[in-house]
Amino acid sequence: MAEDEASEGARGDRTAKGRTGEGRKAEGRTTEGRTHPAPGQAREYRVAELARKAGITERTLRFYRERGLIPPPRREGRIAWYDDHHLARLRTISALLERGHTLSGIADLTSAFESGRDAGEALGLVEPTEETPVRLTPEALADHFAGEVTPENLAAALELGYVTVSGEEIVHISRRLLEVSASLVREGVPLADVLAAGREVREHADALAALFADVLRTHTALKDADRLRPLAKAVVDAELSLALDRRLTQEP
DNA sequence: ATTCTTACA
DNA sequence: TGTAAGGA
Repeated sequence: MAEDEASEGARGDRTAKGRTGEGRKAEGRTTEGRTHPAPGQAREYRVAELARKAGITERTLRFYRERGLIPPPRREGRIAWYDDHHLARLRTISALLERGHTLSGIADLTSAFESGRDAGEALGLVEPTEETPVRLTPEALADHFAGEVTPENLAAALELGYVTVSGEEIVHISRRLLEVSASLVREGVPLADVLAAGREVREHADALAALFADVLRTHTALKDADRLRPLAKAVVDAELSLALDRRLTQEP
């Protein structure tokens, strides 16, 4: 929130040279030839500037870097250059700290982010499905689950493939699953239990899918698979309803 | 002289 | 996590 972008060039800084001929990305140029500082401009910051923008001290920034909580900066001789990616990461860290997370926990989360990103890209999570992915910021995800987005839970969600990391945003693989999970948490179910249940459901669903695929493969043409797909979902939906009736009415 | 690292408190 | 000291 409280960002002081304007104060950057306003004050007479102690470094008279400023940027030492750094080949920066192209500025937002209008047709009139004027350049204006676009918000969220992709530029680089030295340590002191990044720390100011992130609202932390230089020492803390260095500390985070030693713990591997932020990626190493671009080194130009002795000077460390950070970019907006680092800034976004620092803001996420601050937000998580305010939510009571520990530094080591955030370090786990960070490594989970990176491993999850690699795993997601390696596995090529492109599946033909009706489920629509939803993009959201880490903060938005935390809001969905009432502060239950612990590093452990996030790692589990990454493991399950529920969420992947895309740049600085998180992608949940299914809007329906996201909303249902959030609802369960709001109803008082711990997110860890939701994820554990999700893992079991995943296994049973895989078994059901294998069963239907087998039946369809042996008795119908392969080109009919897509057309018959809703039948399989209807069967499971109906059977689950009946099973829930039995469970929730017979047992007190 | 400035920026960053190391080490100590 | 602050700070003093030293290397580049």
